[in-house]
This record gives sequence, C-alpha cells and structure tokens, in this order.
Amino acid sequence: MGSNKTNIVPLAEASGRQGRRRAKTRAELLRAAQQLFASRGFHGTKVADIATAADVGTGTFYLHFENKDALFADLVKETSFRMREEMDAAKSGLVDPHEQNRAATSTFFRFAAENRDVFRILFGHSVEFDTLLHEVHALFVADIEQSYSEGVDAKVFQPFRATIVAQAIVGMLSQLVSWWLDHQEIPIEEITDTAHRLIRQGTTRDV
Amino acid sequence: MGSNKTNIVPLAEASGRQGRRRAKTRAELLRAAQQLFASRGFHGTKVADIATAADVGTGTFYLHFENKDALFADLVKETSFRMREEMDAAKSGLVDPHEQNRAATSTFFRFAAENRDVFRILFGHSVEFDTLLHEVHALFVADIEQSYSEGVDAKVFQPFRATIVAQAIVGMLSQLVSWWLDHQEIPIEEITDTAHRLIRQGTTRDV
Amino acid sequence: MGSNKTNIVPLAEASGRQGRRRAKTRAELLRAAQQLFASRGFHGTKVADIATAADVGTGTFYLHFENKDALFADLVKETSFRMREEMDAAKSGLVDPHEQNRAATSTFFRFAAENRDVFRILFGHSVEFDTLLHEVHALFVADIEQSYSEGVDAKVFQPFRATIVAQAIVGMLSQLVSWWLDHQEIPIEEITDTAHRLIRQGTTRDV
Amino acid sequence: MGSNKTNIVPLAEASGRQGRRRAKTRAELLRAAQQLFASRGFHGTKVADIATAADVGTGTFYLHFENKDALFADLVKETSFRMREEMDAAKSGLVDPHEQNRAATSTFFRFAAENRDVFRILFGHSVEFDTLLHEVHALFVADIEQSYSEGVDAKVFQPFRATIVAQAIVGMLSQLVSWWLDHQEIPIEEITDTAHRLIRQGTTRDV
DNA sequence: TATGAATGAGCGTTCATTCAT
DNA sequence: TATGAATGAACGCTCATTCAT
Repeated sequence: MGSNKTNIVPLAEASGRQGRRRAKTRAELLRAAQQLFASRGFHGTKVADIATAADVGTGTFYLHFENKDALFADLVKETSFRMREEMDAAKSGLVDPHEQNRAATSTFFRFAAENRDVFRILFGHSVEFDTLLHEVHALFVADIEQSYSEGVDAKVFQPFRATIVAQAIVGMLSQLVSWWLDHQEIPIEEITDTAHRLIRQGTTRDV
Repeated sequence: MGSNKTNIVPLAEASGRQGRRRAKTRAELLRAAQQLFASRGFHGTKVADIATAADVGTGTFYLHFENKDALFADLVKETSFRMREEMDAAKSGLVDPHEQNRAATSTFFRFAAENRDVFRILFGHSVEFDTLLHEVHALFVADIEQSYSEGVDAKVFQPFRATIVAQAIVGMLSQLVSWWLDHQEIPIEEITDTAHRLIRQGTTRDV
Repeated sequence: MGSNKTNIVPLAEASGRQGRRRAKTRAELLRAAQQLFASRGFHGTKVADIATAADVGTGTFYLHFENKDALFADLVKETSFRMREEMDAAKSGLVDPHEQNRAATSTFFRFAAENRDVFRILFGHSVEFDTLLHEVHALFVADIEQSYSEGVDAKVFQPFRATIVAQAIVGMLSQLVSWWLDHQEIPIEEITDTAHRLIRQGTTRDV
Repeated sequence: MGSNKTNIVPLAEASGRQGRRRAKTRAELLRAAQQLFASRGFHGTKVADIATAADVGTGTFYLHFENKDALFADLVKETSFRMREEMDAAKSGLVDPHEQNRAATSTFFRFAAENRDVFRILFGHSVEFDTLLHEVHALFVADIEQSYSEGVDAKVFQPFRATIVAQAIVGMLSQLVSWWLDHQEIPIEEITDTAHRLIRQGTTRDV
C-alpha cells in the first residue's frame, strides 16, 4: 500500500520503450478516472467511460488495474501519502505545537487547492445523494451560522466569518459522532464535553 | 420537503381501519430500511431486502414510496427535522451564546445515541469503501493524535483525550475543504486562518 | 441432489395460482435449455438464448436457477435419476444376471431414444470439437471395423454388424483408459487383459 | 490433416539455424499446451498461458499456429497418427483376428500410458463439468459393478475385477448411444441386441 | 522473428421497477 | 391494498486476436 505501483503483474517493469508506453497509459487512466470520479462519483463512473476518456480500449483498463475498486484505491492511497509527506515536511523543524498545527493546516488546504479532483472524491459528498444531503446539511449550518452571528454581535464570539465557523462546527460534530458510532467504549459525555470546550474556547472573543 | 408524508398518492388518507394498516406498513418499511441502510449501506440494500425485512411483498414497497431514493430521503429528512426541533427546544430560553452551543451540542450527541442507525447512515462512512477510507483516515488521525499528545505533555495544549481532539480536527478540516470545493469564492487563506485560530484557541491550555 | 427441485428460494412453494405459473416457467426454461444444449453445446448456448427460447426475460432465468451451471446440473441429475429408476425397475424381479443385463441394456437404449436431447448432452461429443474429434474417431472405428469384418469372413467372429462392434470396442477402450488415468493404482496389464478377454469372448463365433 | 506441419506460412521452411530455432519454439508451444490442456481443459487454458509456459511472447503463438483451435487440432491429429501407426505395426504379421485384437489393445493401453497428457485431453472427462459428470457416472458404474459381482458370486460371470467390467460396459453403451444419435438409420433394436450379446458372451463364465 | 500492450465484442449477472392477479 | 413473478437495461469483466515496434 501507499506506493503508486500497479497491483498488476508488471511483466517487464519499465523496460525501455514498451515500459514507457505502458506507464503512460496507466497514468492516463488514472488521470481520466480521477476527473470522472470527482464529477460523477464512483458509481456514476463506468469502467468503459474511464477507458474512453483515457482514449484506450475497455480491456486495456484491466491490463493496468485489477478492477474499478483497485484503481480507486490506488488513487486514494497515492494522494493520501503524498499529502501526508507534505504535511510531515511542513511540520519538520518546527517545535512549537501551535506552529506545527498551523503548518499542517496550511499544507492541507494548499494541497487540497492543488488536487481538487481527488479531494472532491475523498471529502466531497458523494454526488449521488448530493442534493438531499446538502439540503439537510444547509439546514444545520444555517442555524449555527445565525447563532454564531448573534454571538459575534454580542461581542461574545470572535468575529470570524460565521459560515466558516458553522462549517467547522458541523464537520467536527459529524466526525465525532461518526467515530463514536464505532467506538462506543468512549463515554459520549466525554466527547460531548470535549467538543463543547473546543468550540467554546475556539470561538471565545479575546478579552 | 421535510414532511414525513408519502410522495405517493395517499389514496384514502387515513380513513380509519385501512389508514391505520397502511401507516403501519409504511412505518415497518421505514424501520426495516433504516436498519439495513445502516448495516449494509445504501447500495448494499436491495428493495427486495427491505420488503422482506418488513414482511411485505416487493410490490408493496412501491405502494408506499416512489422508489428507493424517495424512501431514503424521507428517512433522512424526517430524522433531521426531529433533531432540529430538539436542538431548537434545547436552546430556547438560553441567552448566553456559549450556553446555547453547549445545549445544542449535548442534544446532538444524545439524539445520535438514541438514533444510531440513522446517524450511521447520515454520518457513518459509507460501508462500501470502508476499509480503504478507514485506513487513510486512521493515518491522519494518528498523526494528529501524536502531535496533540506531545503538545499536552509540553503543557501547551489542554489535557483532552488526544483521540477525540484528533477526530474533531480531522472532521473540521474535512468539512471545510469539502465545503470550499463548492464555494471557492471564499478565499482559502481566510478558511485556513480561521481554522487554525479555532484550533489554536480551542486547544490552548488555560493560563 | 437428485431432486428436480429448484436450488433457488422457493419463496412460496407451489402456492396455488402463482406457484403453478412459477413451475410452468421453470419447466419451460428447462425444456428450452435442454434443446439448445443438445444442438449447440453448453458453451454455445447463451443464457439469453435460453430465456428467449422459453419466451421470458433474461432476468427471469435467475429467478429459477442460480446460474447456467446450476440449470445444467439440474438437467443432468434429474435425467440420470429417472433413468436409473427405470433401469432398476426393469431389473427387479429378474434373477438371472444375464437377464438383468439384458433388461438394463434395453432400458438404457429405449430411454435414450425417448430423451435424445439430454443424451446428446450427456454422451454426445461436445459440439465444439465435433469435426476434429469425429475425424479421429472415425479413423479408429474404420480400422476396427475392417479387422472385424475380416474376422467375420474368416468365420472367427460373430456375424454382428461390424460398425456396431467397432463403436462398442472403441467406447469400451476409451472409457477404460479415461478411467485408468484417474485410477492408476489398478495395473494397466489387468485392464488390458480384461479388456481383451471381454472382446475376445464377446466376439467369438459360437462353435 | 494428420501432418505435424504448421498451417501457417512457413516463411523460410527449415533454413538451417533459423529453422531449427523456429521448430524448437513450435515444439515448446505444443508441449506447454498439451500439459495445460490436460490439467485445465481446453477452455480453461488461455493462449497467454500457453505462451508464458513456453517462455515466449503472446504474439509468438500466432507465428506458429493460426489460433488456439489449430494448435489443439495439431496436437490431437499428430498423436492419433502416431498411435495408429503403432497399432498397425503391432498387428502386422499376425493373422489370427483375435491375436490382432490383442495386439491392438495392448498397444493402445501402452501408448496411453506413455502419452497420458494427450489421452487426458482426448478421453478424459472435460475438466469443466467434472464433478457433476463424475457423480452421475459413478452412480451407474456402481450399479453395474454390484450386479456383476453378484453374477460372479453366482458363478455365472467370469471372475474379472468388477470395476473394470463396469467401466467397460458403461463405455461401450455410452459410445453406442452417442453414435446412434447421429446414425439413427441403424435400428436401435439391433444395437441393443448386439450390445447385449457382446456383454453376455464377454462376461459368461467358461464352462 | 519476437514481443506484449492494446483491443472490443460479447458474456453472465444484477436489481430497480412493473403489472397481472 | 397486497403480491411476487417477470422484466430488461446496464454493468463489470474476459480473452482470443492484432499490430506497432
């Protein structure tokens, strides 16, 4: 895992001319898949579409990837590893934990900006239920946003852009609940409390 | 949207006996679907499975829901609305914005605990790519967790349980990036900055 | 095994009207498949062809059989069991071993005549290599046929129709060799000797 | 037919060095194919597998054989002819028809023992339906075997090993029925009768 | 002569949805 | 209203064969 190598018999790993051609086709398939996954979602993207977009035959796809899932995995893993490396590099040399966090955060967003397609796959709502989930999501974000704005007006909260904070809070809570569903050994009270204190401190206006 | 009503011809909306039977079947389908979606994911759940689990014929499903998507939408919307109502109720009467946040957060987690199945659908990682995405996720969480622990040891961060904080941060960043992908008019620098300041203040140890 | 029952969830095993319809479709699929297998061979017969010939949709096939292999198995087993039963019945009551053999032999051929399609599947040369294997086969049969004819002329062999004897001998030897390939613990000399003595006695002219 | 020559443009038929190399590759392909066909069946053997096993490129295959069928045909024909020649040789010089039969039979089995792979292709049950057909086959062989044993105990039949006789009989009947399916002009009664008399005489105990 | 990457028609199978009863 | 058998479009995948190098 974590390499950008094929999970398919490499036959004659990069043997000059042919090897180059092979590598090029593989790269082309990855590029096409990445774009299609990002815009149509995994299920909405057909193997034949990827092949067509990469300008190769359907069967060629299977010469480079075991199946659709395998290509997806390659895409995700390869990107994750690259990002992790960049984040590690950014943090190295810094000693202040806060500075490390800042570096990592910056790297994360910069990397995302440079790899929008893959991020859309990794973090984007799957295109499939988009409308529905977006609506629901928007509902909660709107509520939080309004609350936050009021808190800002009351000089209780930091004057951050309310939408951003609302998204941040929704993301934090969603993730915590999702994780808790699989780790119910952690008391929900502790999670609730930690979450709230992170939010409280995070949003409190400087005195 | 947002009602728990069928998008199907109501035929004879709640006419006594029959109406009750009809409502019961519908509820049974929702219950069965909710459970199956939660454990097998949307794509892994077949309409026939839902019908079987609800102990009705396949065709009966379509007497109550236009199609699989519609049932899913009903499920999600109905739960969202209930949760929103509970959160609103919890906040009403409170004036301190921080207290409002605390109330909303508590309600959110309590509601989640009481409606695990639906939350697994809404916030759970889709069962489909579970292993893969989990691996990737775990990678980043682990990194953050370690950084955080070091910061706690250095008396820089609050002594929260590191895993919880790591999940919270990952959730916050994921959501922000996901949202930004669709709202690129907001400068990424502001998002980066806000995110970092939320994290910094949120995690800073009390003096 | 050995039943003519579906290996598919029977849902509501023969519940009146619906059950009858279901059974009819299943029978129709079997009938169609039998005919197609016999004339085009297993690989030459597509599931869609079977469905079409049975005048049902492709998907209907899978409502009755797990897959193409399963239908084939059903076909073969069901016929085998029916034949075996008839042969048993024919032998019952007879005490002379020779008479039993005669009865079994007669039944076998009569049954074959009445179930040509299935026998073509079970014993026919797979259509696929037909021409080739036929040519080779014919070569050996021709040789034996000629030898036999000469033996008949020389009043050494019984005046049976030479082709029949030649086919019988080729069949016997083929089967013995095929079986021996999987049971090499039996000395090939014993097989050779037994085979030859069966042929010798079987063909010797009455004195 | 019947030659071991390629049906492919001979290019420069056996011109010394090159010709030898060419012949060697061809032989290697045949050898590899023979082994693979025997163990995996025709359909289970891919052209690419053959090439790989022969340690040549896929395309090379087509430099030596028109296609998969052609190689198979070559394999079968070449072996058939060699066997036929050996059988002819064995019979030559013998005048007693019975002796000729014995010689041919011996040669057949000896040849089979020396060419197991090809015989597995020619006479072996196709690997594909092996389990199923074996089960069915075993059923009938078992019945005959038991009948035969009883006849031996009753001193009616020759004391041959029952399994061998059972296989012989099944082979004889299978072949006859298979042949009859394509030659229905021969009355089935004559076939039945001849078969039975061959079996009867063949198995009768010496007085 | 040899290679192996590329091809693409064609197959088995799935499953949301319909409809006759 | 309920049923479940029937439907068929659509998909993932295979593999014999071709062809540029």
